[in-house]
Amino acid sequence: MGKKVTIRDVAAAAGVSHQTVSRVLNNRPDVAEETRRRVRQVIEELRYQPSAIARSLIQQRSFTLGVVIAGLKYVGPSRTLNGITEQAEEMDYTLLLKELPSFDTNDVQPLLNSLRARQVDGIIWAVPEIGSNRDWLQSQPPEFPIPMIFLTMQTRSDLFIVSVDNYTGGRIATEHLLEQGYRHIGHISGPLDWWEARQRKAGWQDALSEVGIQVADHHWESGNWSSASGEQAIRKLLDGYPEMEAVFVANDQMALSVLQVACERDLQVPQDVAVVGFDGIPETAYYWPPLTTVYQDQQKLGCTAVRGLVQIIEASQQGQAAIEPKTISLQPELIVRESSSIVLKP
Amino acid sequence: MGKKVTIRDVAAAAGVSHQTVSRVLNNRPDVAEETRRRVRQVIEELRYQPSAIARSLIQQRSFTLGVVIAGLKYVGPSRTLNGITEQAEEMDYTLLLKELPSFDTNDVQPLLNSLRARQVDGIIWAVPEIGSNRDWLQSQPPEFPIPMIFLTMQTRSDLFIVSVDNYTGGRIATEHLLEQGYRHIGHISGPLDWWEARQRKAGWQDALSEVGIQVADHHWESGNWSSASGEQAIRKLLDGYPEMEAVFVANDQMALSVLQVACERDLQVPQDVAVVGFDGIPETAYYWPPLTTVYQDQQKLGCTAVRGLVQIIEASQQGQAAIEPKTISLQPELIVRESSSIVLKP
DNA sequence: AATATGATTGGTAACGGTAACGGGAACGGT
DNA sequence: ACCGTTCCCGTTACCGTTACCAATCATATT
Repeated sequence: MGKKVTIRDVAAAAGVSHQTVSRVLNNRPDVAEETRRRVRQVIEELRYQPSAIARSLIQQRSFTLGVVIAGLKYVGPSRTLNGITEQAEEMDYTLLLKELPSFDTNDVQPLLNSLRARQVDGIIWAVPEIGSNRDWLQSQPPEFPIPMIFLTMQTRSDLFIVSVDNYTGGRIATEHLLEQGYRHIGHISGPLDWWEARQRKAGWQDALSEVGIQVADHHWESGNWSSASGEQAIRKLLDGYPEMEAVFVANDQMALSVLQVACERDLQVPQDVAVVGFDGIPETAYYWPPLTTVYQDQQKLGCTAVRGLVQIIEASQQGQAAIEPKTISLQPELIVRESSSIVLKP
Repeated sequence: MGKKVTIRDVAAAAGVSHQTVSRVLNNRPDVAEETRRRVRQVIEELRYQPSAIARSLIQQRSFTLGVVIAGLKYVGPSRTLNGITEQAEEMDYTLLLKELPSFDTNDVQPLLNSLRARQVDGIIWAVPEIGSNRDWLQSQPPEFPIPMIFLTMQTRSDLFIVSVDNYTGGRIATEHLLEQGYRHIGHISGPLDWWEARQRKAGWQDALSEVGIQVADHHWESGNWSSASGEQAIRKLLDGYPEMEAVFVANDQMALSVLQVACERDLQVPQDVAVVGFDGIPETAYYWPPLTTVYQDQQKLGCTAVRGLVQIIEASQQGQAAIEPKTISLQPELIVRESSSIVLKP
């Protein structure tokens, strides 16, 4: 049988002690060149692969990051995960993946225990803040033993956080519509227990009130991010706010329904109603008409989180002064297409 | 400092040997009820968490599965991953995630080594078969030490495989169009170095030739799955095959462009040209007109892979006779909407 | 009373690596 | 001749758990 070959097998085959093999593995200087060569060759021949597990045990360090995420089946989270995997690979960390059964799970203790048991060096909490799904933080001991970094949540001075600036995203979308000359600008928000949805809505509201336009309750509706909910919302909005000339929709899926309902009611986009979405998924360029949208770089979000976390880990390993918690904010970007611009439209 | 608490700390605090604590942890029968109770209480008090790493080392078993995937930023792979995480969670396995830099990476040895080093109990190869990206299999020793299961590839008698039946998917799409009375049915394929793309195309071709329709080269174009490539393809197809009454498109993103170009050229869907997509992403219900599409359950794909793999692992652990490799095939499902059905269309 | 039986428990080795330390050989300087 | 350095390498301990075996004790059996 193909039994597992250990460091001692290599040592025996090379006629040295296992310690010398270990030194070769770790590129320590104090090995004779000749010996090093011989050991390397035996390693090749036996196809020896050192056990990361044994190494983790003795070093108290696993070079593994825990990733906690939710809603993988949606584009947003999976793009973030994509950014995380790329950056982790580059920094030679392995990822341990956990997906929560739903976005608002608050019972995370078993999951945290499991990550602790596996000795992860740090944790990326890639679940957006929704309702009370951050409450579990309060029941943690003040000195939580594992470095953590959080994605997409309200700034707090005691945590490391990486977020996209959704408030500014909502502002630039709305300001763009104002610049196009629209004054009656409605909004379809995401579910308002989502922090992101509240931020985007606040951006819309502030941009309007800043130019003296007062927002009323019938100027907006909330959806649940799905195309189906977007359809409901735009119908209500068109009926309840007939003067509406433009609408800022909190994500692209819902914006798609807006385009469809407009088409169904024979409303021209953007002549009768202009539309701006949010997220910037690639397909928006092929909606009809092509959709103006606020692009957020979710890969970069993940990538930034890994870099930040590794920095914290390395600092604490080298016994440096602990890094102070801070929030990193990524700026979204407006992509102007025909759905909001009469100029572009033939 | 909050030093780590080990099994010996618990033993000392409970006044027993560490061995007894171990027995309690593993629910062994031979511990007095009174002792068991006391140990459990101390575990609670000290918030003791056994080290999965030490456990893996001694047991030669990590309860961890390696997942190798590519293209996480696309919907397909991430839905599969979603299925994998759910099922793994349910079966109490942890996941170690690796993403390949591209779909056709063939240099996978470092990655395999890394998984071997971390002692994963099994590997799910969730990268679809493309070009020669399975060639690395040949350079593996005939008795690869870790159980593996592959997703989305050509059946082979020596491997465990789970796939969606893309060939049948292509057939049912085409047969549906034939039933609607169309005879001139074009096809926009995916890139033909993808196994899935070839299968879908073969299904289209066979369904047609079976009813005596000969397929010519100008009846199809290939894209690269993106909306952009779909636009190119449909333009060429409309120009080169003007009698075309219907088109089977190999994925929904490309089908979206078909709808858009049709709209641009004032072609009614489905009256002038009927469209059927593939994948069944939720947004297709909100395309205009709503898109008929072949739904494939990619979550189930992942879920099935985990179940299969765990079965193989458990069998080999218990020294049972090794399970024979086989291919599991999942059937796709046609969702009929207005883009292909005059009956549904008002 | 002596012995077998079963229920509990503890001691020691082992898993596969790295850390800490020490020792021998070769070399140079005094 | 003696000592200190440097280079190279081996011995031993240790990381935190489970496996294996032996020991203890109470109870049942002959």
